[in-house]
Amino acid sequence: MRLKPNTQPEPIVTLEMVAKEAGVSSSTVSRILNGTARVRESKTRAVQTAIAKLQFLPNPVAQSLARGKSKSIGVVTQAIASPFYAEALAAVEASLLGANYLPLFVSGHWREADERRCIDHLLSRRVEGIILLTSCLPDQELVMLSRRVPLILTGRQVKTERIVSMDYDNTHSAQLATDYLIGQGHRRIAFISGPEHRADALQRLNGYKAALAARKIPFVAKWVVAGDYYDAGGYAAMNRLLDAGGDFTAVFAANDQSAYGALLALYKRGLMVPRDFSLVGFDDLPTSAFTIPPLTTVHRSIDEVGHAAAKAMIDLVEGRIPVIKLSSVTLAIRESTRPLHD
Amino acid sequence: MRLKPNTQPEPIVTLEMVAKEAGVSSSTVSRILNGTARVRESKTRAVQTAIAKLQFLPNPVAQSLARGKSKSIGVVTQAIASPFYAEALAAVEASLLGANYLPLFVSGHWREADERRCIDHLLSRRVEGIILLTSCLPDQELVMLSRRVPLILTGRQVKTERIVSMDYDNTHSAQLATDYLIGQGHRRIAFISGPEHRADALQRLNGYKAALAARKIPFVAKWVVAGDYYDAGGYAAMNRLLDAGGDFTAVFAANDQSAYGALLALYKRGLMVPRDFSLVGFDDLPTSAFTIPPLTTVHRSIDEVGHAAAKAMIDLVEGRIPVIKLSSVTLAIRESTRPLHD
DNA sequence: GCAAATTTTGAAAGCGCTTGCAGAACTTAG
DNA sequence: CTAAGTTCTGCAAGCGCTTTCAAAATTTGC
Repeated sequence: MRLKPNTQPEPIVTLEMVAKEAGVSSSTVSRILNGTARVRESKTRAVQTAIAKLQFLPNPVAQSLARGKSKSIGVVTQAIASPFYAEALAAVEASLLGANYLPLFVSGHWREADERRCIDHLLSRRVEGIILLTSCLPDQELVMLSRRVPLILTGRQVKTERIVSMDYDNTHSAQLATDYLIGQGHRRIAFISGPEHRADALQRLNGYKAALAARKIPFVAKWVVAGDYYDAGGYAAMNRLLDAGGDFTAVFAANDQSAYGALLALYKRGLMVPRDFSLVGFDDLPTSAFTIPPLTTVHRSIDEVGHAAAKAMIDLVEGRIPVIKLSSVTLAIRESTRPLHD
Repeated sequence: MRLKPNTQPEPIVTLEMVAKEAGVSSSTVSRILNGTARVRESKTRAVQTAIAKLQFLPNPVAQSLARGKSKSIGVVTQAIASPFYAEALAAVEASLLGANYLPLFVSGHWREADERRCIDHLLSRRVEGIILLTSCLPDQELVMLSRRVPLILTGRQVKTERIVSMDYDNTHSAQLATDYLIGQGHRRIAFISGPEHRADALQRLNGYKAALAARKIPFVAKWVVAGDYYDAGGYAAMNRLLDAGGDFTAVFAANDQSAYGALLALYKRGLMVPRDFSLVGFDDLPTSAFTIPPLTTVHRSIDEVGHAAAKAMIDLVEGRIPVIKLSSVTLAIRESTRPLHD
C-alpha cells in the first residue's frame, strides 16, 4: 500500500478572506453570519456571493474559542456496543445533531476509573454538558461534577440543582412483569437477577419480591440466581436454577439478554418455552421479537429516553427549564409465556 | 422540577494564570506542557506545582486553533444502533482514545443525503481524518472528499491516494459458507440475500453462485430471495422461500440478522433447524452463539476491523504509512447445520 | 577570566472568529 | 439646509494557546 500521507489538502478559507472578497470588514461578515446586527442589504448580498464563491465554512474551533462555548455535549455510556445503549445513543445523536450540537460519545465499561477518565476527557474538550446514560460513580461525585457542568442522568435519581435525573421505575416495572406471570396462574416463579451491586438490578429484584408479597406468595431464595445482564450470565443462571431442581413453572429474567441465555439453556436440555416454562424478559430489545419463541418482556422506549435526555440537555444549556416526560412502561406480550392451568 | 440553569460553573484556569503563579512566562508553561523545548529543572517543578495547585487543564479548543489541528477523527457509520457496527465502533473508540484522538461518531442511516450532511458537519468541526465504516456515497465523491481529508474506508475498495480501503473478501467468505453446506452433502441450497443495491450483498451472492458453480451444482433462481439485512427481512424472505415450495435442504443467509428472522419463520411453521433445514449466517454477531439453535456462521472479527481502521487513521494523520493486516475469515461451526445423508 | 558557543527564556505575533465602542452614513424633523 | 436621531460598519481587543525570534543566562574552551 503506497500513498502520500502528507499531501496538503486544499487551503482553508477564512472569514477574513470572505471579507476582503466582498469588500467589507470581517466584523460585518461575522454579523451577517450570525444575524447579530442588521446590515445593509447590498453588503449582505455581496458577502453571500463571496461565501458561495469561496465555499467558506466557518471554523467552529475559532468560534468556540471566541464565544467560549463548544456546541458539543458529552455522552457517556457504559458499553457503546450493547444493544440497549446503542438504541439510546442513536436517539441522542439524532436529537443533538438536530439542535446543532455535536455529541461526543465515550464509554465507561462499567468501571469507575474508566468513567472518570472519559469524563475528564470530555471536560477537557469543554463540552457544555454531559449526558450520563447510567453512571458507575457515587452520587457524591456526581454532585461535585454537576458544579462544573450540567448533567443529565438516566437510570438513577440524584437530587441536586444542575442534575436532571430521569428514569423508569424499575421496581414497578419488575412488579408488572412478575404480576403478569402470577396472573397467568404461576406461583413458583424463579428470578434471574442482574449484577448484584447495581442499583437497577436491586430494584428489579425488589419489584419481583413486592409482586409476590402483594399476592401472598412466599419468596423462595433458591429461585433467585444472579446473572450478569449478558446472554452468558443468563445461560449459566438458568442452568443453576435447573440443576437445583427446576421445580418452578416460570422465570423472570432481569433483562432480555439474560432471557436469551436462559432460552438457550432450556433448549439445550430439551425443555420448551412456554410449554415447560414461561419466560419473561425486561427491556424489549429490538431482537426480542425475533427470539424463539418471541419473548414476552417489559417494554420501555429506550429511544424515548435518548430523545428526552438530549432535549433536556439542550434546554439546560440554553438556559431553559427542562421538562421531562416519559411515557409509562408496558408489557410486550408475545409467545414465551402461557397461562398455567393446574 | 426546579433548578438554576445559569449557575456559573467554577472559573476556568488558563495557562496564563499558571504562568503567573509559577513566576514564568506562558511560553515556558506551554513548552513544559508539550515538551517542545528543554526548560530548567527548577522552573519545570514550579510550573508543575502551579498546575496541580490550580488544577489547570489546557483548553483543547485553543490548542486546536493555535496548532491548526483538532485531534479528533470523524467516524461515520450507517446505523450506530446496529449490533454489527456497534462492535466496530467500540473498537474504534478504544483505539482512538488510546492514541489521544477523540472520535466523533455520526450516522448516515444508509441515506446519501444524511451521510453527506454528517460529513459536512465533521469537516466543519475540522476533524483530521474520517473513518467510513461503509459508505453510501459513490466512489467519485469519496475521491473528491479524500482531497480534503484522509479517509479510511471499510467494506469497499476505492483506489486513490489518501484513501485506505480495507475489507474482508465478501465473495470468498460467502463461498466458504456455501461450500461448507455443500461439503455437508447439501445440493439444494437457498440464499437469503441482502439489499439488492449494496455492493457487499452482491458480492456475497456472487460467492454463493461461485461455490455452486465450482461444484457443478445448478443455480436455481427461485431459491434466491432478497432480505434487507434485518431480522424482519429475513423472516419475510424465509416465508417466501417456504411458500414457493421449500424444496431445498439448506439456507444461507447473507447476514446473521437475516438468519435470525429465518429461524423464527421456520419455528412458526413448526420446522426445526437443523433437522428440517440447515442454516448458515454471516457476521457472527455476539448474539449468534445464543440463538436457538446456536448459529453456524461466517466469522469475521469486526472488532479487528475497528482497531485496524483506527490504527490506520492514526498512522495516516501522523504521517506514517499505514500497514493493514486483517486476519482471515473462518467459519464458526455451531448447531444450525447438519450433514445430509441421502 | 573572557569571548564564543549553547542553552533557556520571554515578548509578541498569530490561529479565525466575536463583540464593545465609536465614528461614518443615512434619516428625520424643524 | 442643518441639527439631532438612527442605523450601519470598521477598528481593535480579546478567547487561550503555540511558536518564532532574539535577548538573556549558562556553559565551555583556552
